[in-house]
Amino acid sequence: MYVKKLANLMNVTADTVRHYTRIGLLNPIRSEENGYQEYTKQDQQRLKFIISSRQLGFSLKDIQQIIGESEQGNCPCPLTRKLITKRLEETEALFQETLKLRNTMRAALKQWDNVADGATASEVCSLIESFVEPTKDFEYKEQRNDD
Amino acid sequence: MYVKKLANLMNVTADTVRHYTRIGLLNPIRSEENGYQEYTKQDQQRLKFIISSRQLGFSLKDIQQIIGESEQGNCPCPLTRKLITKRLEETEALFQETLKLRNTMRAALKQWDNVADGATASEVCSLIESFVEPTKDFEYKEQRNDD
DNA sequence: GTTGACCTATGTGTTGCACCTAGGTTTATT
DNA sequence: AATAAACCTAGGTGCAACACATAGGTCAAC
Repeated sequence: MYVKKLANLMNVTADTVRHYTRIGLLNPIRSEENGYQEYTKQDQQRLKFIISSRQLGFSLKDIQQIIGESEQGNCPCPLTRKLITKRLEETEALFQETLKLRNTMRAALKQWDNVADGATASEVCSLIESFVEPTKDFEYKEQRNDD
Repeated sequence: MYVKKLANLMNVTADTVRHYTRIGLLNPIRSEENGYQEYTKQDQQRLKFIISSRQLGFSLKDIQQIIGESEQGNCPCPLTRKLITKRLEETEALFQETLKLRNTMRAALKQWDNVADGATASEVCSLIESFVEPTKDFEYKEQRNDD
């Protein structure tokens, strides 16, 4: 099957399939007739694997490595465990950052509700320049749903 | 003062200052003697504004727009309010996404604790291929600390 | 005079695609 | 048969906010 068909089948764009093909994650056969890329069921399974991996937070490079291990005849699972641990740490950090940013933004909007435009002398924008972060830090408390 | 000095003063890298200069957010004077960029206290205040804005979640383009409004003699505050509203929505979305990803990753790690490497027939990696997302969605409950 | 710390402009790399260009192919319709 | 519509190709650019590298010029101290 051609690129669009595979893409539709797996619910991604043709560009995504082409991208994966370009970086070697997919290896279609080139039709000798018209030069089109022919994707097999193998490719479809591979794409499914990629999509699953992406959903688990792996980068395309991670996926390349994992596939590489597998293709060298090694069990990729230890690598998979190692990589996801690293990615989880990053995600955790991003989560905390994003949470903090969200709270800062909310605090700003709230503070600005009571402030008129251009209220104070400022260089550029009084709202931004006069914003002071609330001292009381919002603390994120871990939710438990695992017991 | 020169780039490094300003950077140190404001706790950013010289590259960051150069970057802002390149895209026109800072407008140092070029020394006629040696061709170096001379940053004034105006530039320092401007940089402070940029840093504050970044902390509030504005993009560099947002900041350019805000400064642009201000330089055209208009009050930039309405624009600022509009932009932060948009950015907050995005941040909210990112937050939810990141939360979901984090939980998915945690669930995977947990599930894999009880699974041996290469336990099932697989194309590439049995861990990834056999992972099934827990049906019970983790729900994020809003924390209240504003009353 | 040479070392080291600074400065310059410009270009590249990062991530995962989306989008565009300029063209060739295939299929359906007129 | 001509043509339009829908598909395909390779390759390049754009995004965000820098970090880093290159190749070179400047300046103060020893």
